[in-house]
Amino acid sequence: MIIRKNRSKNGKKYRTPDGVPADIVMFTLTKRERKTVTKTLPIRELKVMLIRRRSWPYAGMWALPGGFCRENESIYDAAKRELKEETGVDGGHLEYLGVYSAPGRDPRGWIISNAFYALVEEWMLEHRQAADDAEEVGLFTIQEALEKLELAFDHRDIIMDAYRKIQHQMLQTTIAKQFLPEHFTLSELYQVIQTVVPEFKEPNFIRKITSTRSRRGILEEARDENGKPLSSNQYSQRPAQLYRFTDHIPLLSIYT
Amino acid sequence: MIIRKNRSKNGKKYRTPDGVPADIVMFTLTKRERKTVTKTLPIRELKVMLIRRRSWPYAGMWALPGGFCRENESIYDAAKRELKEETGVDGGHLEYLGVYSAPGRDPRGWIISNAFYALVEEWMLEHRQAADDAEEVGLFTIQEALEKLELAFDHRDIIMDAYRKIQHQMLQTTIAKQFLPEHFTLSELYQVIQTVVPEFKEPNFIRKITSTRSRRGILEEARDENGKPLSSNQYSQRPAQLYRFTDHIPLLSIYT
DNA sequence: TAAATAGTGTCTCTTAGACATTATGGT
DNA sequence: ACCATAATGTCTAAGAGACACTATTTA
Repeated sequence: MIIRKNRSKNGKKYRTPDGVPADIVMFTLTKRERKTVTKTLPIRELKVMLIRRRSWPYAGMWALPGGFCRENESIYDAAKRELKEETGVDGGHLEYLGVYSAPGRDPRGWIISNAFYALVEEWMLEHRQAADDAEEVGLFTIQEALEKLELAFDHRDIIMDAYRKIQHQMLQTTIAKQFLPEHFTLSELYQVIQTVVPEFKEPNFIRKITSTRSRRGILEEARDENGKPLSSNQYSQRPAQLYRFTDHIPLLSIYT
Repeated sequence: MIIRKNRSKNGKKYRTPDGVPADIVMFTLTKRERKTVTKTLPIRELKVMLIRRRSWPYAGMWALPGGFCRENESIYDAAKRELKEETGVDGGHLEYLGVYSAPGRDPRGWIISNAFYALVEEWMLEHRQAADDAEEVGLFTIQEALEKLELAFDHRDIIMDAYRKIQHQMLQTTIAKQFLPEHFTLSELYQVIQTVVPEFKEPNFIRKITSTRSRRGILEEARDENGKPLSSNQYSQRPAQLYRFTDHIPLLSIYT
């Protein structure tokens, strides 16, 4: 390991970091049809994408996709680039998570990782076999990733933090839209929320979302060009009204 | 500027960063007594602490306190250390804000800054003249800092982001406690919230905070050892009940 | 007693929450 | 006709929001 030093204003020499990578916790919601006699919602599962490391350190273990930031790009750009290079995903929702800098977290040296999380739709992963040359990639449920796999570096911590953050965001923002088509039924929305936050229970969900003043504005009914309400019976016998997110996100306060 | 290079797994050489500092947006709430004939709440103002740079780059301009992370500490530790070294503050609330990595943001080289924000009480700043040797420090309102001062680096962006985040947190978490004594009146709490988030208006604040089920639990009445309610007439003629924060923070959702 | 802030009464309209009921279309 | 899911009806208790009113202390 080469130790590089930098000179500070008071003349002391300090080592500089050996690299600042961006690591990406890439979530997707898989959709699997249920074999039932009648139409029904598909089974959805939250999955995280991991890559099996081929070289030292942690060779053979699963790790987050990522790579070093270059001098002429921001860390966000690096994350976007690595997401594309390593998983073939170009697009989707990419957001900053946090910095991971505990001394000794990377045996290669002093490496300060910036973590991101990405939310992508399942179809964006279709070409991942082509995109990654010889990298073994896998989709795992959060439970598998956290409990069954041995993960490289501090990536277990990062995944836990990302999972907590996405749960939080699912309830407080409209990121659910990242996992839904432009138009969706309220049952679909409810299922997406519950898939990410299993504790979420709201018996009167449909009514509350459609008929209370404080929630008016986060969704609107989907309509065709003539203003006629759009509905779908893809997942049910009786057609369900389709909705879309507006760009309004209500502000919440614990005091009001 | 010395360009340092690192060798990646495929043999290419990459430059490594010249430093990863922690910069701190230090907020405090100043309290100034009003000269009135009767007792009244003091005037509170949200202030941010800045340091005047003495050397290149941006010599003479105001900047956030901060400094380079060392190899045997985490970035959080670096922030804590710099907060103490540069402002004399040891304690208070220190939380991560984000990473600032736009190419060219620092003329000294490739420098990726991690920003924190700190909330400290006014008395913690009393010894700052002693703590900083010859550094000129100043406390400014957000408006002064953002509109009147020329700030070094991208520190204006950082302060704006920190301000937005503290406003958000003030409404969604109980960080108000960082600006209040252990026991406080509801008027004080209301004033603190409004000082940080001027848009916050809640005519029935006292009633809502004390008598609605969903808010029960974030505050509790302060009582002495005999269980008798504590009150204070420090800021008013009629004594006001004192409250304290519990450690409960309610979870909010835009859907419920 | 006047002033100032703390805190409660009261009224109306909306919402929460729980269940029951009706609606729609496919098998 | 039956089933599954969509959507509405209904009822009670709680909360929002506005405003008036009472309470407690000091000058």
